[in-house]
Amino acid sequence: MATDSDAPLSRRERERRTRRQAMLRAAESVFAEKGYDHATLEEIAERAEFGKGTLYNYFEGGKEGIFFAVLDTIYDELCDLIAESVAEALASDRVDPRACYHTLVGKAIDFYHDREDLFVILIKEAYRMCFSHDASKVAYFQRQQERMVNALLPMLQQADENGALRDLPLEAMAHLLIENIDGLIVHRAIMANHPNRPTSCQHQSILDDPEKAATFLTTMLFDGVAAPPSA
Amino acid sequence: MATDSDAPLSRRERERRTRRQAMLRAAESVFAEKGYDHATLEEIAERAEFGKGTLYNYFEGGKEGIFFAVLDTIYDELCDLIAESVAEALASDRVDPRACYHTLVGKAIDFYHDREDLFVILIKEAYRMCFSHDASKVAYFQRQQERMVNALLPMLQQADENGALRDLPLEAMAHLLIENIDGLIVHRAIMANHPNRPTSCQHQSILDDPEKAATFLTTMLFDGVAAPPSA
DNA sequence: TCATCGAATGACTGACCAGTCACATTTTCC
DNA sequence: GGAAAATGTGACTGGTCAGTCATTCGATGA
Repeated sequence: MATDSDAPLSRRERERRTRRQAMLRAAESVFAEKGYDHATLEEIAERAEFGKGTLYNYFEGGKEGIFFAVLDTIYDELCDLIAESVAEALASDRVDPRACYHTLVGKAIDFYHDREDLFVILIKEAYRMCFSHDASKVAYFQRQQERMVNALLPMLQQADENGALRDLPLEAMAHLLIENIDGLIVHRAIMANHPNRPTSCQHQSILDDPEKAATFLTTMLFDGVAAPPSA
Repeated sequence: MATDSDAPLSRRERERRTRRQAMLRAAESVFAEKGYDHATLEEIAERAEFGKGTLYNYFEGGKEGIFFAVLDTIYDELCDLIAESVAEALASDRVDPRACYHTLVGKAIDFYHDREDLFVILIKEAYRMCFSHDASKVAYFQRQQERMVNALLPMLQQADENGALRDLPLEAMAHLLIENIDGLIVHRAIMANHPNRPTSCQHQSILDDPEKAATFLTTMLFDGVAAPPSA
């Protein structure tokens, strides 16, 4: 989505984009599997069924250029995901932040299942990048993070106006909410890959079932770990 | 702490340990700065003021062996941190989980200031490792994560018996609480390194001041994002 | 049919580095 | 003092890979 622009394109140009897409998909899978450092252009080229030199005709900036092109697509998709949930929520008369977040968590889990590669790249490389000594990389990461926060913010603002939220800075809340989605997915992924560890059944099932996982996280973050006063 | 065993050691052995410590400290700084892949044994050796070959006389398993030795010290320290806070909390008549967590967050922030290198290594490499295709690496990460959870668990169990906690699996709670400490510290670190971004003053100050940051996170996680019913 | 030109290619270069091992240096102990 | 053991060392080897560019390929149009 959003790859082809509106103007009618020449066959030449259409083919060029198709080939670029193929290279991006190949890069995604190699970066996810090997991580940035161990991914080789040779292998990306091979999976895309092109010669290594050809990659340089499609991406500026060599290996790093390809990597950031991949990151761009990831963040675009994540922002779309958030924006979608927020738009739905804002469409109703009275924003229900719990429901909105619950939906978002569900969508994020689905996204992970559909495009595991993309998520793995994010986890493997994003945190590393934000401690890089290269300021431009850090800035890139901050900018993307901010995009996600800004996508979620309108919903929180609306909910806040309705008095539905605790009086704490909304930006920090947004960060916390987004961060915990990542955390949940990482946790689920680890459990799924290695289900052999002894752990309580209750804990297991809560994280296995996407629906329950979303409910769990939503409850934890909106209502807190502490017992409700009535109990 | 806990490096020297109880038995009286020969001068030989004491000197050997001192040298090993020096190598570990050098490795810490290089791994933190460059990340695992770009760290070179040459540089570690240089900072420790030894020849590269000497490292092999002190660590089995070459580069990877040194790396895991560093990771071990990190997790040891983190577990000690948690265990300390938990022991304090359990010593009182009635466990106050909020206070305990607040203390723990404060300690974690202090730890980050004292030994930034160690934390950066953890952030840069741990998540990456838990998606490695090498099962033994994943298992290592899980084991260490579990150690931390188990260190926190007794406090939660006690609080739960006192009816202070919501009826949700304690293990999952423990994970969430620990994970969010990491998240907070990463967030603070990014803000500190790049304070130039436009952001609300309220948000900024909450994360700048360790005390406020700890209070913020504790409130969020224990009492939830949602407004209290009375408001 | 052939000339032209943009695109694809992969062998090659230069740089990097983990791990080894033959040799150098220091310590121990008689 | 000196032999023997322990320890330190860094040049070297073998392997990897990003990026380059001279060459090849194939599409287009005359």
